[in-house]
Amino acid sequence: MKITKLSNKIIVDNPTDFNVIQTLCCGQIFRYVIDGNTAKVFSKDKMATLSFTPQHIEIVSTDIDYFFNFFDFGTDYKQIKDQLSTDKLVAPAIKFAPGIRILNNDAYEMMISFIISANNNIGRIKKSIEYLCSHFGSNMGDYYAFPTLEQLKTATVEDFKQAGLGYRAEQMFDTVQKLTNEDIDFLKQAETREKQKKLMSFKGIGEKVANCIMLFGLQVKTVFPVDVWINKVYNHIFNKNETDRSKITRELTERYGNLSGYAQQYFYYYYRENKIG
DNA sequence: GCCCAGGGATGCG
DNA sequence: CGCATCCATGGG
Repeated sequence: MKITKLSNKIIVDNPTDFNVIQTLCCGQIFRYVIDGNTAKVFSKDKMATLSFTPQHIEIVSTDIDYFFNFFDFGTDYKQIKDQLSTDKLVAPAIKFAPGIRILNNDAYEMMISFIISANNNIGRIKKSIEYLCSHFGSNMGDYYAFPTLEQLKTATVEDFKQAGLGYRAEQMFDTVQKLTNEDIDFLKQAETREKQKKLMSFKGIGEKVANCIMLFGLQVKTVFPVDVWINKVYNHIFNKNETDRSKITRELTERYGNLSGYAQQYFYYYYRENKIG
């Protein structure tokens, strides 16, 4: 794989460690549109347009530096995959989707997005986020930006219900009203344990959602989010009937250590795409 | 009509 | 602490 960063685009040749579909469809991002061999990806108020074939990928944006980091091009995934492939359980998942990368998305956007994700499905999560963007975010011409914290603070509980948040509307309102930019700055520099503690002090954020926010928005790879699907797969693999997700989280985090986040994504996509569990 | 979705809050012992 | 119950909503 060869990555070339130009002033107005990024070119990836022989993309052995990057597949657009796999990276966008593994549940880590909700704002994207795939249309044939092109895709649009949104983060904060920014957009990138990707065109891809099996041999060649081009990423065009007005903020190349942002998306170079966003797609995690500073990380060597070959080394991560080699190391993880020694594990019997993850090896087939890596073979199935060797082009997954973990995005470096915006912390605040991940907080709002994953509060919505709780006990919800991806289709509805996307719709709710789109609603918030189009009703509270800035008009960027051909798309809407994710609403800033200041913009989202103008939303009422009724607005969040209109967005389809259901019973999460009150939680979201409470969290948005209490959240400050200082909180987000704190999250970015705090120790992992302090990040989790701080995140879970907000309504609508429990262990799993906090782990997702850390993994996708705060560059913490030592966490292993356990959702209903991972729970099913765990029971399937180990022939158990475990319902305590904290216990599963502890077990899998211990097993995969500082590569937990990567392992979880390969795991999640593979078993979900193949409907195992 | 039931079951499920990238779970969390609350109350109870 | 562990555990049970409830929580809106749309799609299968």
